[in-house]
Amino acid sequence: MPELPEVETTRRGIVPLLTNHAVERVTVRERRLRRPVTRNLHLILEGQTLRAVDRRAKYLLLVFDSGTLIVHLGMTGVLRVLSSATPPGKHDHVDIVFNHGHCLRFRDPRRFGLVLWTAAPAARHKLLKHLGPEPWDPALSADYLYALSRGRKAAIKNFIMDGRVVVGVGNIYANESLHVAGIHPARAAGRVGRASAQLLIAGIRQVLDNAIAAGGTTLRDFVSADGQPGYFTRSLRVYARAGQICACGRATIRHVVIGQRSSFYCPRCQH
DNA sequence: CCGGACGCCTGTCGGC
DNA sequence: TGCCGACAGGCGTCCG
Repeated sequence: MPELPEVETTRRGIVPLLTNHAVERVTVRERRLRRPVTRNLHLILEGQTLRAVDRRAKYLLLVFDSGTLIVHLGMTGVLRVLSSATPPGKHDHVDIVFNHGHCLRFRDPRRFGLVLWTAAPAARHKLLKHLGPEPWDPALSADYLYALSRGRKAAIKNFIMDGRVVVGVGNIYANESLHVAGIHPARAAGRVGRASAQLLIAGIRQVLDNAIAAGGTTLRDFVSADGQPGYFTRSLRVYARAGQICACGRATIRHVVIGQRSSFYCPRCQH
């Protein structure tokens, strides 16, 4: 489900409600996620105060005094802040109840998500240490993207979805960014020039900024920490719009499969 | 090193 | 109405 804008929207919803509050109780109903939830999480978290909620790529980092709880939403994960009295549903796997009566609840029907404790700085965790730059990091420059993509035969869409290249760009926003930049998603990464690389970076930033401002995209089940859907869905230019007229008014949006993922583009706008 | 396929899970939807 | 396959926002791993 969630790409960077949905994770960031979730983060922003949690921060004002839970920061500087202490954990009173932790309930883990299902440990079998992509990797097993850290054992005895209640012994680690109970009594600790949440100091900050950070984000790296699509990982949420709940920073406590003695370490960090790393949360990944996978495809269907949702983190919500609810009253601790709200009864749990079928796929509500983890509850973290704070001493002011609020409960941070992790729901994830497909269980591709993660809830992992690390005592060391999260950036050094195995899952995070090889990640590429954030989309707004100045290190993500046209020169960087151009140099990294030379000789690469993979489709540019797959290339920008590779977290070692740049983080946070999933299937929806890869499609959208390529449309903004006028680049065909199946084009070999190595055949994208420097000027197009610059347009692509600008496109990624513009699309992600706008999606965050709209509270993310809701296709099926995304809701933010307060239960609101994202409103970027109506701003999508190509994603899930096969057969519709592109905003250019001169062509119909096409659907193809690239790297086993649904891909959408305008044959008139993207080359 | 690179690229492509696969698997992990459950829910939903469309076609027959 | 029911069944069955395809598909879904991620990503680590395996194989050639």
